[in-house]
Amino acid sequence: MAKVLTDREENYSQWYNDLVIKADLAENSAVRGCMVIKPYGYSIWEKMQAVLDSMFKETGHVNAYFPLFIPKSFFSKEASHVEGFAKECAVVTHYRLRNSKDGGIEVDPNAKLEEELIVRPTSETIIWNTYKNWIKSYRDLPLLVNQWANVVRWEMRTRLFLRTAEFLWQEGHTAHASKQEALEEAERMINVYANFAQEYLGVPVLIGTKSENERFAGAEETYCIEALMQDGKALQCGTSHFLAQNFAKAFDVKFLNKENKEEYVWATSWGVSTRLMGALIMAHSDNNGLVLPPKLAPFQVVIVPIYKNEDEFDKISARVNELCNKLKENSISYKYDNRDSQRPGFKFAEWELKGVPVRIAIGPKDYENNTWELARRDTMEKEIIGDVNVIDRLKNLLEDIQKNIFKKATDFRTSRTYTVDTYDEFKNILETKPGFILAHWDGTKETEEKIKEETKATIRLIPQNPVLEQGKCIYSGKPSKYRVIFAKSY
RNA sequence: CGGGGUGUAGCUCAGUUGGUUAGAGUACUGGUCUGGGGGACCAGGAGUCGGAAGUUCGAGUCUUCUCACCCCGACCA
Repeated sequence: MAKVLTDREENYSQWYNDLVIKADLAENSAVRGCMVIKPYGYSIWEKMQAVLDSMFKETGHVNAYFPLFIPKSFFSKEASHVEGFAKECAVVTHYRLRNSKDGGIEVDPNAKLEEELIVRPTSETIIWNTYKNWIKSYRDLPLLVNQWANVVRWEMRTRLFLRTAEFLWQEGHTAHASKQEALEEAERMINVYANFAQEYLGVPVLIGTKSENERFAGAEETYCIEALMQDGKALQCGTSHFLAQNFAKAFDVKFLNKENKEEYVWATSWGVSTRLMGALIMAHSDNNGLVLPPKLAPFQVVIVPIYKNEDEFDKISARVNELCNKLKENSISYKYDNRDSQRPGFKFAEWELKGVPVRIAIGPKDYENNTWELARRDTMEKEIIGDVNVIDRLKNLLEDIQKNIFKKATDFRTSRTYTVDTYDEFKNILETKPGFILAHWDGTKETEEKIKEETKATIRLIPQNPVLEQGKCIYSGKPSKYRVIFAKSY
């Protein structure tokens, strides 16, 4: 079989790049750092969106849309927020072009904007500026709004889906009357993300909070979910921030409480992005290509006919059409690959590359015996099944694949989660078989930075309900009450 | 922004000390045979050799400048 992918073991990041391109998910565009998401990749994103959107609505949120551009002055209102994003902002300075002397076009210097516009890297500022007008009374709260949008962060180095200059995401921005309520909201949403990751992506995640270093610019607490990729590096899959009253103060958003007293509003924001595509790809795929969870696959089943002549093709197609009707009735999504331009072997390889969970093949033999050949993508196992049982078998096969890939990823994570007590052990693991490392930390920024400098590992999260125990920081030897999770990360 | 590298057909690349009309594989188009794991053969289309300037009788090849992209760092969802 001709190899189109670099082996995972040989060069993990090359394997990832090859996979994204060859599975037809996305490609680099003519614009630096910006990708084109191709139809096959986009349809996976659409599935993610649909599920997440309904989860947001079930938890009481509504969708809205805010501007792409943010006046520069808005940005400076929350000090730490500016600091966090200033270095990666795209700025609009002019609003017109004109013909230049050399026959091309140039920016018209007379069309300079009085105030520059920032292309949003995130929307807290424009949204809180708007909320000021929306919130007057405790009766206006809570305000539970989400938007689906694109944002721009001018990253130095980009990688398809994992880090692009422009990416798609959703950002929830909520306003509350009390600290308690805002904290509950932030936690609720990180749990929504965790459920989504595990039940749909089939990716096990750890839930926790960020250390001060890694916290969102402007947040008082950042909750996150972290997943472990097959190369032992962590990928942050979603964040939910408790913003306290920082943005309310910056944008002067106050409400009158029941006692007729003015108070600042409490806030949260939370988001997941097209980076989830990267998690999905890296968590399950193998040297034959993508492995998609049935719940998010653009189609769950692909049907490949095998035939020698038009007669056979017609007979087989008739039977396939009957099957397709049954699939439709049972809400199993499918594609009948009846292209005559490619031979069966080519199609097998192609659909494996694209990660379709189940392949059904039917040739003259199956036609005679009234059977189907089923092949599952996750284990590559094949079986022959009689026509009467095919729908039931497919249903439990799809369920089984969804469960199996989650289990496989969980087992992998378990095998790559370590508890260490010395810095030597810590470094040794990072060099040999990296993963999540549970270790004691003295809680200081300085120690975290030193460890990052020396090993490139950072604190991915502080577990939500850590096991309390007396320990010593692996770096400084100072006392510590619980372990935190370290890893190298994307 | 620092270090390293690469630009030749859609893609992957070859192209000798400068020397005719710039090649291959693959993909693409047409055809014939094929068809249970990435088919074979025949024919065909496809290029401003990244761009600009220079040296030369002559530049894909040499010189200078420039642009773009890739890899490794610093920055990050």
